[in-house]
Amino acid sequence: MGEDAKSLNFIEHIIEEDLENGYGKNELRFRFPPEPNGYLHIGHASSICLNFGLGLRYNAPVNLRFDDTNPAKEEKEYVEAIKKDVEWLGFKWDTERYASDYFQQLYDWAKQLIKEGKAYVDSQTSEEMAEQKGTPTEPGKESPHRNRTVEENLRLFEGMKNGEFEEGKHVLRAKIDMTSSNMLMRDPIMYRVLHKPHHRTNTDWCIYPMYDWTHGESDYIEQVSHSLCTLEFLPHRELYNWFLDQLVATDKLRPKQREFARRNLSHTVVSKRKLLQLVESGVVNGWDDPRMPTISGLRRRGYTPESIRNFSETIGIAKRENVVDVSLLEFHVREHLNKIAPRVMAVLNPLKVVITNYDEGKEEWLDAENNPEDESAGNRKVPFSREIFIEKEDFREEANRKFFRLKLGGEVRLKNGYIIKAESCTKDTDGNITEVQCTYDPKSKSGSGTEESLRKVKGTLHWVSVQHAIEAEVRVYDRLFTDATPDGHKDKDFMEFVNKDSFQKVTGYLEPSLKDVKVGDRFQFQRLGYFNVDSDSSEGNLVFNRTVTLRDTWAKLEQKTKQ
RNA sequence: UGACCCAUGGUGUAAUUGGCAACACAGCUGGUUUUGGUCCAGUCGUUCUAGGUUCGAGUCCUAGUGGGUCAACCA
Repeated sequence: MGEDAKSLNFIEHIIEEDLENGYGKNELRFRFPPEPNGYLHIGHASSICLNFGLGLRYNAPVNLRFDDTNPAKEEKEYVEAIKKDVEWLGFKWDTERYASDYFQQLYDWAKQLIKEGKAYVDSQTSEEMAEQKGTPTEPGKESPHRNRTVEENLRLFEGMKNGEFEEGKHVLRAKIDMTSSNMLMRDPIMYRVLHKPHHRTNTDWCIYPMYDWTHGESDYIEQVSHSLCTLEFLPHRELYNWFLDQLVATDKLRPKQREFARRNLSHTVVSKRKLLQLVESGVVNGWDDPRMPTISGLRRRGYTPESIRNFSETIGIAKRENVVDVSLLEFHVREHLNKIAPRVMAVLNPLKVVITNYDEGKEEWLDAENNPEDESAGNRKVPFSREIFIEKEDFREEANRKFFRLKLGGEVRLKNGYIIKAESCTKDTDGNITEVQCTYDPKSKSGSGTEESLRKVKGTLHWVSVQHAIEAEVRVYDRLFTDATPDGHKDKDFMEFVNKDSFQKVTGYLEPSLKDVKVGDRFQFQRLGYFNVDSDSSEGNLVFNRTVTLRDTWAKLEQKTKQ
């Protein structure tokens, strides 16, 4: 297919090079390593698509590995949510792993390092150690405990493991180089004492390994060939390699860490901490609020896995700072939904139209195409009657020729129905238009083939029969932030840019074919946008979310003339 | 006053590894259309700067400029 014609990203170049230099194709293996301390977001989606995409491309296994070395922050609830998200995106992992599966092996290796004089127990406070650590421009100083005997180190480390010491009393450190220009090489901590139950190992352990000691070794145990992470781990690579140097057997594959830039999305924030802040401050209603850039939020909003995968593919992967415009994400969801979403008619801001020359009590069921992009989608019937709703914005008493919609004395096509002409309108005491009286041309019925039905009128409106309409709650969402880079301002907090109009609840009037929709069903409300059925929906109480609007060149035109 | 990473249209990514700067989005102009949607066509660049190597540099070298990362018992 066109797959091979596609240009390679820098990670793929590295892999191709490794393949040329002796890696066997069956040696390739990847992993996606989330920490189960929060929900996955669109940035993770890029990493998921990268790792699992590589697996697909090279027919290599990809493990799902939970990086669960900190029991203070990690929970089972997150494990389940993460698995659901990865599956929903459409990927299958080879095996489900946990860093905690390797606690014993890691512990044994740590003892080995102690015996080889490459690790020691330090018994200072974290403040003391921080002081000795130096700064990026000054070297650090060695700990007074650095040269404890192997026996003492072993004894203390075992004591740590057996719960003989309280938290903070001792740590195990790698003995590397306190003068290194890389702060991470200044005798990094490998283990700390933590008297906390772990979501998998419960109270088996009183010591927990740190990230740097765990990650590379887990890659090694799983024989991951390419361990891909974000740019901030670049300085960790030296340490990653140092730890591997102490253990790797020559007949086994040695994992390689490579770093890529995390993807940022405009008009939102992509950081667990900030997303948590949005949740806890009540700005949004939870991690799966349809305005959240979490996978669960996007799913609830009506995004499709395909659209997110295509988005990830399009933005690619590189090493420079970036802010991807959210309009690219919106493009991909429109592109996909345009192909698959059935068209229906719904009015969100109703204005009653009475067709004065249409018989009272009469109704007709008109033919309507379900999807002009997909002939196999078939047709349905929509009821027409004397009184219909149209959108308030679709009528003006008078307007210039650029306004293609209904105006007094003007004609417009009712989608799938007749051509109508506005004759008059009535207003309330405040001057608001409350009703429009129209006449219709009985010979102009859509699809009837008559000369009148073929007449070209500039505007076509969606509508819904008043007596047949069903009501639904419609949640109209917009971007969560008013600024393209809410967290990119040094002097301002990102919370200042929250869009107060990002959510609006309205009552919609829908054509009756929508009576039996199911949670998750996606539709195009014609001329308005794409909507899906929210999980809050229940029998007789429909709730829809607006996924995204249609492209709206009219709105742009209006915007321009206002300025 | 250190080490390391990065720099290509408004945005994101490419460029057969030194050989005509390409693709997508956004914007703008038109055309088609019973969705102001879709679709189609056109349009928008001194590859951060200055030197150098070379027949030829986005790509290699040197210097500079700008941005980022690094001092958690977090990952």
